[in-house]
Amino acid sequence: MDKKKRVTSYDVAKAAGVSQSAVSRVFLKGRSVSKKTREKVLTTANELGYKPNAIARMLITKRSGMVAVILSSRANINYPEVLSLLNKRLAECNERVLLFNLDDSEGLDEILEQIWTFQVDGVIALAAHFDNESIEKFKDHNIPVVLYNRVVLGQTASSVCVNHEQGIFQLVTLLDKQAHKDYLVLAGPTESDVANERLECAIKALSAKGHKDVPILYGDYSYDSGKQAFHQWMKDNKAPTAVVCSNDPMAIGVIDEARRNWGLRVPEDLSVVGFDGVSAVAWHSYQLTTVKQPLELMTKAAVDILLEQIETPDNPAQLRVWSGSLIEGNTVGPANPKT
Amino acid sequence: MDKKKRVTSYDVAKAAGVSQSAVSRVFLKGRSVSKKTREKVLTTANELGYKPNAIARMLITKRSGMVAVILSSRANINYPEVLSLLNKRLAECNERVLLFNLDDSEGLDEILEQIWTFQVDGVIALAAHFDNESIEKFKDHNIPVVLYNRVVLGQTASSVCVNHEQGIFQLVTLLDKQAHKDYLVLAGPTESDVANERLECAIKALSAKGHKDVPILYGDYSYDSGKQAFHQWMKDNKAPTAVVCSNDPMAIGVIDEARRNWGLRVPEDLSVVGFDGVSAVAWHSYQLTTVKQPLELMTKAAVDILLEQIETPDNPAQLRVWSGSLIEGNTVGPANPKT
DNA sequence: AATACTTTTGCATTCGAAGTCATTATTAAG
DNA sequence: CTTAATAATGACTTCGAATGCAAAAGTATT
Repeated sequence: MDKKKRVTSYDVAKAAGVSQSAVSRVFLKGRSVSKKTREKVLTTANELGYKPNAIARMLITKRSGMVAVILSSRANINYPEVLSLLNKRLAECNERVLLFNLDDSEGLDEILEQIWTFQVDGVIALAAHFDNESIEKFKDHNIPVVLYNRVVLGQTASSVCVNHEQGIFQLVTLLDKQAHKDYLVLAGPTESDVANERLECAIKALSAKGHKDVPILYGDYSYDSGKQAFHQWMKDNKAPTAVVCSNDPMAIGVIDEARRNWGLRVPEDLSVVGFDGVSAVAWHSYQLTTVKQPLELMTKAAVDILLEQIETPDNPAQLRVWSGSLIEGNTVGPANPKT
Repeated sequence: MDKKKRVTSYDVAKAAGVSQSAVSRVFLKGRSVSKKTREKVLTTANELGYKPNAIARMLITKRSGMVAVILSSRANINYPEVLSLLNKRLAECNERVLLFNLDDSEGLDEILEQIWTFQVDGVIALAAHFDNESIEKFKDHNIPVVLYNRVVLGQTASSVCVNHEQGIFQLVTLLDKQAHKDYLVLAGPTESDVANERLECAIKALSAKGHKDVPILYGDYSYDSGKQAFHQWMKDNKAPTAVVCSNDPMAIGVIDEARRNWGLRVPEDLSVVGFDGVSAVAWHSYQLTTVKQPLELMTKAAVDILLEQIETPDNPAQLRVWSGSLIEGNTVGPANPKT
């Protein structure tokens, strides 16, 4: 009385006095079935509690109805929200999310193995730092990929991105208007492509405003690393008047460290900007000035592009870039160097 | 040259000069294959790029290797971390996470439909408020379920929980030691079973210390709702000296509101405690006193129990409860009523 | 009422691996 | 060297739904 009691299309067919094909067709849209048999099948299916077996369907149709979503948990605090939005959007299109965590425990190779065997229809990769080699593998296996917030150089895979350059430029411009001279850049982990890009953009933007040779600190995107990096700097150097951080938690770490341990007021003595616009930024004592990513648009686009690639694999890869929107919080003020 | 080029076990068999069964056995552990054929098969499989098709395997073995994880995004800020831990642990046991979001968009019924058709091996439900009826349905379909942080009355499904009663009792005891008299309880959404349980525990614990008829405010677990609830209260009433909140973000909302708009110092004028021990609590300006859930243990147990139920479905359901650990932050101080 | 045309239907096959069982190769024991 | 026991192998069937195709039923036209 265990698993074998599952009702199959044959059972329904027999009970309804029709063929298995008929049952199958009833549960598929756009197949020609007479109203009479449709009803007959539907009622007996209901009585028996029949539900089509998705596995069997996958095997014959070669569509699994599953999309692999690969994420590296630490990389970006937005990911829970992104994941939820992606899931919702995919569900609307009848695709399910099969989750993969690209962390220390499971290497990329293991994950790729799994992805091949599970015959997923497509892959959405959240800023996991794929080498181009891995992306090529997806091509070999005919599995469409959409990269989320990752810049491709070879442009073999589609991707959706926030415009880091534009966003960071806005932030730097804001700071520059306040006549800041002593900058500090707090970059993310060097293994992360996104982090590196943000760093470059910051340097470029500052440079464009005439601020060359701005010192660079490195963190790992976490709150603690922001605190620590700023602490290290302050031990041996004089305070900057503005810190450009590669994400929000680090920025908040800097603010806390500055306020608590170095007697710096934000924004009076020190201006700090972040990036991403995570929801915690709204928490009151911070009111961080940052750039918010349009997550809804980006996730929707990621799904749309992926489905398009699934339907018509020959379509060329595409890149869609969104501008982030500046959120003027309360962490930027006029330059006020402490001598 | 599209999908049909997938290499099957037959292709490998032919190329290696053995039978399909042989190939199959090579990729299964514990089957008797001679070393010679194993190597032969393995090398040709490698050459051809053969990967076993998980879908076909699922169909015949009736094990999908997938576990459905159902979560409601808003309910608890811990969930991203829980999800990541569950995924990691399940991956170690060769199970994949198929994700379901129980939100406004997709109703429970749709999700259940999906779960039946996908033939998942089991389900982990994160505090989604299931009625007992739904749990019965899982029983009917022979799909083991483990509930995460949800109390079952009928006890037909296994569950892992943090001990709300004990945790909240610790917090209340801490406050009571500081001679607080004017309490406020900030409860979570009334639809949430967990929220209701936490509320009850708070009432009970306060009552045990001799504080009856403590006023109750309601929020929706979000930061904003905490702010707002406290704001509403303060408009018409005198300030309490202690607020017991049902989760951390609301507690932080209360703190911000109290500090910013009502000139209350925390912890000097107002003591606030939360619940959950989310990582953001470490952020410096807060240092919230709270109770932390042992997520690693709980997620590990959830997976272990689920797998056990999958292997031996006749085992009885079990309940495992963990004590949370008190985190003494800096938001609890001696009672200091403002007259 | 006979013809042509469209819609329904069922049969048989397919997807790709795994399990059953009988057969053969290999090793161990006598 | 024979017999008994074990290990390895392949032919065939199975899982459950989808689909091409041909036959059957239904509809429209004259």
